[in-house]
Amino acid sequence: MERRFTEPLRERGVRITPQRAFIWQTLASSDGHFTAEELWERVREILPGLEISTVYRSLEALAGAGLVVESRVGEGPRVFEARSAPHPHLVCEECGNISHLDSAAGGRILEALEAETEGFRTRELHVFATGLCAECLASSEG
Amino acid sequence: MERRFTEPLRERGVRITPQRAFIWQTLASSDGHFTAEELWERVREILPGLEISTVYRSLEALAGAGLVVESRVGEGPRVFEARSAPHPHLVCEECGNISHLDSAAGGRILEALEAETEGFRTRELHVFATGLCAECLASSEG
DNA sequence: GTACATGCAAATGCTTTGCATACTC
DNA sequence: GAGTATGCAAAGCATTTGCATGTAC
Repeated sequence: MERRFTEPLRERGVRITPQRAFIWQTLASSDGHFTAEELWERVREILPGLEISTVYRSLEALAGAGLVVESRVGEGPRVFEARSAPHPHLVCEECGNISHLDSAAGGRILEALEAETEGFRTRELHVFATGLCAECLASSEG
Repeated sequence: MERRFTEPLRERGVRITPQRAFIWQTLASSDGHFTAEELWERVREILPGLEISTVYRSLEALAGAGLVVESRVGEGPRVFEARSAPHPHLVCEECGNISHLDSAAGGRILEALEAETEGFRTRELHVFATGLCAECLASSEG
């Protein structure tokens, strides 16, 4: 296990276990979004006895430490990702793919929202659009 | 049943049943957000035999006709509301209250998002912030 | 009369929880 | 050694589905 995958946990007081470390490694090595089940499948290749309840509990610990954020984008189960600058998600209704805007674009939108929410103390912003991604759009119009 | 609660269903080809009409009436008479269970409780006062599965199926019909939109804001079950101009939701983590920005403010944010999502054909935009509402903020800071 | 919606009951899918054991600090 | 995380099994909650009956058109 590379140190860059354990250090963030130690820094934030998250007890380091193989389960947590590999789950964090999976999330931190990708800019993608994973369901608990997807993480379970991946990490089980390394830790065969891993339980999905442990995945949920690990994600809770990582989210509590601010390393991971969860979202409910459209239908289906929650997705988890390594925390980065807030960014809007684009969810394709056809293929289910989740992409995200770059954080500059995201930042402009989020600033606009912040400016409107006086009186409310925002802790977390969630922005997503559902629709058709470029690929599915092309093939449906093809 | 007032005509203004049945006419929108007829216009859109949604078969009118007492269950659907009263569910729609509940949603259309309020600018609030309801879970399926909340709607069930309210409408059961008028239609005592109402099943929650019927609530879900009615909401699906109303949503399919474009009269109702559903959102997953934060934790907990989905909420449903009568469709109006798209607007961001503000969800208080403390008291659970869901408020929304007025549609002018919402529109500006949503336009900003639209402008960034080229290539993606947006069908539905979802924007919500979780945090503390003014009331809970005041009482927590005493 | 035909097609569709409802009630009822059971099943599903995702997520959480209790408890004994194992591990981290 | 003390406190916490894990595996395992079971429960929980929100939501969906199958089927017979009832209702809207």
